[in-house]
Amino acid sequence: MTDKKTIKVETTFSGAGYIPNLAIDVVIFGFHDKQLKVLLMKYNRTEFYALPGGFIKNNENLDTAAMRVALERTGLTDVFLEQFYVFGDINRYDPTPFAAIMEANDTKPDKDHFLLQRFISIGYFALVDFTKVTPTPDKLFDSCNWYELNAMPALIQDHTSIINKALETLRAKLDDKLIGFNLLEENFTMGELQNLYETILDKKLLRPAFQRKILALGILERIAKKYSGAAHKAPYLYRFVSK
Amino acid sequence: MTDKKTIKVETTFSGAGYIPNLAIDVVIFGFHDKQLKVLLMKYNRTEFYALPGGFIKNNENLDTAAMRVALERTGLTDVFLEQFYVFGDINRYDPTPFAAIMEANDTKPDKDHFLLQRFISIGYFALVDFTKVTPTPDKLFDSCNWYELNAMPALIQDHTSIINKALETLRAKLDDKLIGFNLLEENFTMGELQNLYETILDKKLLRPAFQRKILALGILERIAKKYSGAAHKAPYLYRFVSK
DNA sequence: TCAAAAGTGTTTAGTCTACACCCATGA
DNA sequence: TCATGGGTGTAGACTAAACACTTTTGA
Repeated sequence: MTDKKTIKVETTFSGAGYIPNLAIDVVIFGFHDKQLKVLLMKYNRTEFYALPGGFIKNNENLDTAAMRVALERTGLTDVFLEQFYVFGDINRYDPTPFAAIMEANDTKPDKDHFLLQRFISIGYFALVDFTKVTPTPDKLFDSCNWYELNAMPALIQDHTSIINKALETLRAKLDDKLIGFNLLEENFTMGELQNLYETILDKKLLRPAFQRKILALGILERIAKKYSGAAHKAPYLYRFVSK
Repeated sequence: MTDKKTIKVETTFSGAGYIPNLAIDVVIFGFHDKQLKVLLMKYNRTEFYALPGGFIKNNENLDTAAMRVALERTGLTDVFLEQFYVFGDINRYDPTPFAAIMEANDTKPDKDHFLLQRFISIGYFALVDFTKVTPTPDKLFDSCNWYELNAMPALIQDHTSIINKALETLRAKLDDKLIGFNLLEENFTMGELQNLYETILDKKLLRPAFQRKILALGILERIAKKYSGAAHKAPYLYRFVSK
């Protein structure tokens, strides 16, 4: 993961080979303990928290760059990824955190350094199976960890509003597109799926209605019963099957 | 409109003062004669047709840049504008049209000229009142005209698929957001609105159902009757009122 | 046999579809 | 008074909400 070739932000990073003024930020959502979580990075020797992000190589597709960022932080290939908005106000980009980060890592950047310019950022969100993720920092980061949405540290720049916009998009697309399954393990119970929906939409749903609505979509396959050892009827396990 | 300060693409254009590798393309939709139309430009002394587009000034908000492009081509301020997708594949950008355009205008660009680099393009769509628009070319263009969606010339690069994606987004948002009104004049009849919906969605709708659905939204104000001189009941004029 | 959670049935209310009907208008 | 298009009424079909009931599980 910390292979030198894949490190995208180094304090000695000059920006050569990358498109200037353009960044990618990826909101990586996971679901665990009935909570929706996002992956956040903390820069070395600072209190700056940020979304996983990166830049676009001169010869790289946009989606490939986003996938690369997701891979670097989660260890997962083949992640569900979707572009959702571009953040391009002039005043969104404040160079002072980056200047401070570089100084904390003993680098003195020029005033016109690649990283201190204005950046326009393309927002992607990723939906991943929490249990399969290995949160992975690299040289520039003290940590890479999951945070509950309502227990996040302050983030640099407009990253908090990027997360909010991502969540808004996720909510809107949850119903017409069938993307929720990407947040669960391969096999799951109807209760787990309902939990996920309730968490994302932040409201209670009626169990019978939910069960019928989801099954009526005809995209779930009933696998087997899941005996948890608890003293109640064992729920069925389902698996997503696309046609 | 052809004030030198606002010309964004000139054959002598060096790119100075603009963000490199990043463009904006605006799909400007109008509605006329029961047809949905888009505004297209034709480059001087070539057969290259393209979407209205432009670049982002170093100190300009993304939305402002899109609004500027729309203003330059339509003469309208305060246009309904929405960002819908970023087109960022490496192979989407083919420099040969731009090289040919510059040569047709007696300019010989370097191989590493601003305009011949890879571009990532941020797609916006605009909904305008057809009757208020003055299609406006500038020095670089022979023409700026409305085209019906199914009678468009071949477009450079991936502009055709940008239009398709814009149309897709427009269809999807027509129902939940109430953006269709932007394509009509201030006062309109229910029949005109239904025509618009039928054209965009490309299917017939039932008149009674449509009337009730729209009125149930509670966002229309009934103004007066519109006497057209035809031998039938005069329809009401409505006006959009936001709460 | 009991509590808890899963799954299914059923009644009701609400919404949508399709068609019918009535209204206003100018020839 | 007739044809035309606009507006509303309404029966039936379909769908969703709310609640009840049954089933399965381990203690």
